[in-house]
Amino acid sequence: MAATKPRKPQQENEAVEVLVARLRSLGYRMTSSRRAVLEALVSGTHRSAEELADDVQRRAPDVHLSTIYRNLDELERVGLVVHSHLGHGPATYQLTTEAHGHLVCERCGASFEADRGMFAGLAREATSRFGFEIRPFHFAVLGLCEACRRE
Amino acid sequence: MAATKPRKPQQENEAVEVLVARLRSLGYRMTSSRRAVLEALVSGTHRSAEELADDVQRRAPDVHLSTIYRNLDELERVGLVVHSHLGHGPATYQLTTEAHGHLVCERCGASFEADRGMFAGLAREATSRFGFEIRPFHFAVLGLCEACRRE
DNA sequence: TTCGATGCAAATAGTTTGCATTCTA
DNA sequence: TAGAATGCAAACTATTTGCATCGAA
Repeated sequence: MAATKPRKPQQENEAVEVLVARLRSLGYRMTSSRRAVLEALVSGTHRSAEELADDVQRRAPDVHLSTIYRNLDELERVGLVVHSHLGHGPATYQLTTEAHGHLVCERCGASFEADRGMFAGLAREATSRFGFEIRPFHFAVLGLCEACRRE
Repeated sequence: MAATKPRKPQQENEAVEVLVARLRSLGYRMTSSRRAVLEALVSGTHRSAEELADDVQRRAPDVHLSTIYRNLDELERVGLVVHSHLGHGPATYQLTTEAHGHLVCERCGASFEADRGMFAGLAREATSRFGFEIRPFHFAVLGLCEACRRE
């Protein structure tokens, strides 16, 4: 029988340590709640505060949702985390290193990742017409996915 | 002295009557609240439910905010109205005939109108890569306006 | 031993819903 | 005069804040 996989792959542990070091260097204190939030963040993507709380509370049951929000705010303020709106529900949070655009089907909710290249034309137009620099990762671009278009 | 301008330009009255006729033909009843909502909608654009309520209540003081929301929902369901999210505040509502994309500065809130042409490249990419048809009017595209980029 | 971080409860913003009543068709 | 639409209050979702306490540095 194969050995069971470790709960936290080595890579994730390393990613957490990088974030911990970064926060320490900025003068933040490292509490067990904060560490749990970081661990939850590296273990997935596109997750709401509530989903992150579920994950965090598996590691540290007493961490309050408001603590999650406060930590996400601070992480966002120092540029380690960004949040996006993919639809009408709660915002989703991810590490800045994983930021990208989204195409979301307004009918079935299916989500597609859009890299910077897909926005090149819009970026050029926005700059030449308005001097505007787009950062197209915050709000999803809605539309209809292939399956829903056929119906 | 020149005569003062009429409160409701002829054009707006006509636009309201078109909407009224459309709703009647769909079997909806025409109440004074509903007519007031239509009048408010043709007299401006990009307005939140609360702003529309202020406008409506100038014409008909007892119309409740929930009635505004219910009417906007129905108008949206039959395709006469769309709403957009331009930032973290309330949604803004407009007649479908006035729908367009938005570029919104995430620093100062300045908003620029983006026509379908500006999204042509993204539309093409989305279709060819994912078979996805974008409808880029619902969420604004955030970024930095010319003035804020310089700071 | 200080003051940044937390837990908890309560407040907030925006929107939705239940229900008795009103008024259009 | 049936039932669509409304007014009002209350619920709801996502998020923020005040404050007393705790614990990392």
